[in-house]
Amino acid sequence: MVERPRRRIPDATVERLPEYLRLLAAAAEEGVDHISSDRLAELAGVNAAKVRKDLSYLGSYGTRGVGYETAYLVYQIRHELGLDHDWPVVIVGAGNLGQALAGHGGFGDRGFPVVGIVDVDPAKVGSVIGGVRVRHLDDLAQVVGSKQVSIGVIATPPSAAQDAAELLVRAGVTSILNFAPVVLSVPSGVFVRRVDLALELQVLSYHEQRRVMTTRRPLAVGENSGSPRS
Amino acid sequence: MVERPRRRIPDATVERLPEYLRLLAAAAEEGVDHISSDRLAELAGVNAAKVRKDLSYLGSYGTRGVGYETAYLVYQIRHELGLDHDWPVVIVGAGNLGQALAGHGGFGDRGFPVVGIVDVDPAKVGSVIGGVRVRHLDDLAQVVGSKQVSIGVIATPPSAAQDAAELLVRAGVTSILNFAPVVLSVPSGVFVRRVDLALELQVLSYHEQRRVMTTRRPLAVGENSGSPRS
DNA sequence: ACGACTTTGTGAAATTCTGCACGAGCGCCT
DNA sequence: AGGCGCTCGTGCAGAATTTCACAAAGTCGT
Repeated sequence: MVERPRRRIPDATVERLPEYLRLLAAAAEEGVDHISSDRLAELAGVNAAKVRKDLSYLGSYGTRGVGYETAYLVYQIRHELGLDHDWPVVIVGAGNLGQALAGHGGFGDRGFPVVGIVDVDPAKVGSVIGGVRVRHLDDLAQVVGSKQVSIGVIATPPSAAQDAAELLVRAGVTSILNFAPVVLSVPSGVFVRRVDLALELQVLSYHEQRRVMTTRRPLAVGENSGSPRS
Repeated sequence: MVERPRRRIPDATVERLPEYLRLLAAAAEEGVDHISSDRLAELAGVNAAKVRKDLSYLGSYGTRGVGYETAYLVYQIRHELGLDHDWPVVIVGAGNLGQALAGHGGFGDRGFPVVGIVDVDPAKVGSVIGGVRVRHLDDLAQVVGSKQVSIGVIATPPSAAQDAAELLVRAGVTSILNFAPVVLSVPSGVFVRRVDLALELQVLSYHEQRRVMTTRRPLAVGENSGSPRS
């Protein structure tokens, strides 16, 4: 019969939900009990119709003529994103970036407590970062197993990233956030998201470069005169 | 080498070019002088047709039956991304993240030397990170002006991000890489890219959550199934 | 109760991105 | 030279995403 395998939320929408969540939580904090798609769109810097369509994937939680109840919507989005409970995270690599991530605080605050940091460097093992003691890479499986970790963060040098990924997967991790500029090869079923700082800068560079080119030239007919993203 | 691509390169392609560039540069380094779209696609983890289409936006630099000349393609992509010369970068915020970014090395190595770090905290001003002395936020305009900086990185707490953005823009910066979980409001013409660590984790959380639901649960009863739709 | 407003939810059109399929160009071998 | 095999470049169809536009459904004032 009907039995849909559970509505699937488009990727593009999933990537926007955390932003809505943040804005809604802030609004709720300020005592705002209802918010319109228009207002939310303005805050998020997107189109209002997009907000409504995004939220419609969660179900119909708005009231026409009124808007969305902030507190309830916060609850719904948190639920949908699986933020009802914490997701312990383990960080591989206690270098510059690993330390910053662990000490950042933004992880634990948002439901992703760092329960382990591992590194191969004996000099780093034993030190405490963000309240967590750095352990040796060899202990990774034990940390992942004992703490029920399903999310791993790779903050190693590029050359060690693939190894780190394999160790994480073998230890039982099924989602990886990879900061190394490397394409990881993982078994199907394991989710990987990459954050590449150099890539971001290069995209900016492209636009700066383009700006120069288009500025020097007298704007050809039919040419896009830039990209006014409001 | 006259051929200048006049077409606008799609955003999705622009975001993949840095990855191709990295792989091609590595291949060239290893002495590989030609590479096929198939091989490059495999390395990048994407479809071969996509690689060819992406590269076709640069012009026709491949040779049928042979593939692409790595060195030349590296040159072309670098040129297209505006990487012919360095892009000095200034970092606002010398906290955990700012320090990690500055000390990371990955910036300067890839053509984005950090020429300035500023912070409001007098305790941080004067210290040296990654070879650069931290200066006071008030000196931002001077740093940006004297070093011809057009790219700024915001690594401040969320509450200070909008101010930082305005100061950067006023100082002359036209592209911003924002690490704060905040939607920046900037004049049109200024490019902003955001990197949000919490968002990345929440997307992973969503997939983990979904994995649990679809794997273990047949279809819960009390679950809100949304409004029935056609 | 009713009309004037407001705001949601969603078909449908528009736009962007992806992947396939295949013609065409190139090197190599005979 | 001609045939063969490999690989590029790209037209096109389909998928995904965004945006528009409007009926439906609610609030509010009288």
